[in-house]
Amino acid sequence: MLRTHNCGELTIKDCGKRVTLCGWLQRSRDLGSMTFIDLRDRYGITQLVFNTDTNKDIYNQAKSLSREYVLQVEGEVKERSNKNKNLSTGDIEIIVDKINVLNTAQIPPFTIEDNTDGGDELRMKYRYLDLRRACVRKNLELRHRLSILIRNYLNNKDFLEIETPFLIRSTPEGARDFVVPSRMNPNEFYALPQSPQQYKQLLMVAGFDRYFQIVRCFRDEDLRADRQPEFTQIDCEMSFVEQEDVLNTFEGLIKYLFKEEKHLEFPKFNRMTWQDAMKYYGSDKPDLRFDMKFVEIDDVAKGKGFKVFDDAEIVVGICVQGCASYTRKQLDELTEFVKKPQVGANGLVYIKYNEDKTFKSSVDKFFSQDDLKVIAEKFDAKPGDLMLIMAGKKMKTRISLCSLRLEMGSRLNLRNPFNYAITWVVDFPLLEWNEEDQRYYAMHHPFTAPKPEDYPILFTKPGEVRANAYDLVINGTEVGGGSIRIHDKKVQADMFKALGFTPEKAQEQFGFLMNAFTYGAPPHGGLAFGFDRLCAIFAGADTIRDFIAFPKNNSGRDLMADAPSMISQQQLDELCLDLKKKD
RNA sequence: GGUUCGGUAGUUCAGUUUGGUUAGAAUACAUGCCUGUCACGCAUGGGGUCGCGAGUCCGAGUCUCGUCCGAACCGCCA
Repeated sequence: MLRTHNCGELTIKDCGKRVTLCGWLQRSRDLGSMTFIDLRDRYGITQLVFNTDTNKDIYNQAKSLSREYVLQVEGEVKERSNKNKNLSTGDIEIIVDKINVLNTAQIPPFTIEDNTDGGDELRMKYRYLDLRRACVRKNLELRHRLSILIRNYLNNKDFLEIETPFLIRSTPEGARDFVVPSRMNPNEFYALPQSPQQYKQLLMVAGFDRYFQIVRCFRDEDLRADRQPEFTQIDCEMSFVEQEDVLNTFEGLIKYLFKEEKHLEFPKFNRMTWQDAMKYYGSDKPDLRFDMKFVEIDDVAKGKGFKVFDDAEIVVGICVQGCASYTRKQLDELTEFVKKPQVGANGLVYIKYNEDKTFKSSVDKFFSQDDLKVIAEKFDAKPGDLMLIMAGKKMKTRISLCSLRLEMGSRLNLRNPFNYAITWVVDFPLLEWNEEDQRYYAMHHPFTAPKPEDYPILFTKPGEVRANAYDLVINGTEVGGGSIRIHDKKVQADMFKALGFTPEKAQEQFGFLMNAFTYGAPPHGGLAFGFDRLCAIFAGADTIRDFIAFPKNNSGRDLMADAPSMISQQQLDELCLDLKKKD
């Protein structure tokens, strides 16, 4: 070992010891006849001191060192005369008598500090330097701790961690696959798994009963702050269970993580049907940190001669407490906000319930004070509140109002990332109509079981069939989701039929799974959590990038390695590939 | 595919609205001074293809068009 101790462990108790430390030069402070150097490693920072009075040679040597040099130093631990309460090692310092420069370093392009002066792009390009910063390192340490806790919890519940292949068969449905050409099988391709879905179901057929895996998944879709092309799932599956068993098992896991990591305890998680989530929050992942539930006011808003309301499929709004004092300018801002193409509303109607109990609205021409009072009662509004109302097509209006609700939540600081509001969303629809392709798609995936009571209407009212599918939502983020699976070959065949597959096509694409179901598949179900998102939520962060050691940027590029890249003609030839010019 | 914002010193930004002298600040860096700092302090100094390319103009960091790059979002993500 090149060191006797690390840079975070020495305390007052170690005074007088002779120690050897290794680390990076964080910063030096030269006071003329003495110099202080902060030596940094993963564990902390220890102050080194060099004094002309005691050792002029070593002082001169210390002066020649610069930031991020890798040093090995020997010296004696001594109590400081001026202590630093902000540092775990702040009571001591090392009187150094020997410096060994293990490596020199260029001046890094940004400062290696929590409040770095580096922007995102630069940090990604020099990610290995970014990772030296304590705040980024702490994120990865959190991720590590959570992964250990997860394995611990699931192991104690008899789950087995079993690896599944990364080179698999491409299947239609779902996200776009990343594909890998096969050299030994010219003109054929593997796909990287979007999730180990079919393999975990096959493990249930194989009798493994309880499976989990903390596993990388790949989806070739456009990215966001919380979406990477490769991301990590906590993938789980159980046999001989019903939905209730799955929910309880994994509610337990999440509670365990919050308790162990953050010392937070939660009562039984809230449950909400998908129908209610859409009706009251306009989203299948409602942010329940604040209220502002949707109120539908068709019955009192229509028939007053206001065409926008009269012609609308739905008139719905939210009541924002204490905002009746909003100025014209603020209301115009909100109108601008909802008219942005991302939100897509045509406009916004407001009703102020003034403190003097009068009303002021943008539709005073059509609504009397009494009319407005009736509406206000519907909202359960109090003097001082502001009602914001939208109208139009049902789903579109709800989704736009959801954006506005979240915006108001943010403006009023109601979205504290460390205030955790957790809910299950259950009873998702089984199928979703796609206008573009004029067919139904599985909302979750094609192996999701319909609710038995809805199975009879699979072909008559496919859009109304509910699934035994569920999502876990924390603070408006979908953290995980799953379902009870189909284990019956006939139900699975019907499902493919409902999705518009011919029996031949279904056999070709999913034959191995359907065949497996003929050999005694147990009833089973499971779910998967987005591990990166879970880590971000525990740290109160919006982006998952800082919880991944080497993430990709917005366009799926690794700015450090500059991937993806061209490959050689020789590689292309081996793979039987010709490149086509992009239009 | 679309919307929005951004690209100026090693870095983070101001300057662009209203085109006009030598493009500034902070920080980083270098040098000097300083014996208790810990965001040390003080002084001095070097550091610029204003992303790139066209155009308008007597004159463009500033206006126009195109293009590249980054970020957030919509579509997309079973």
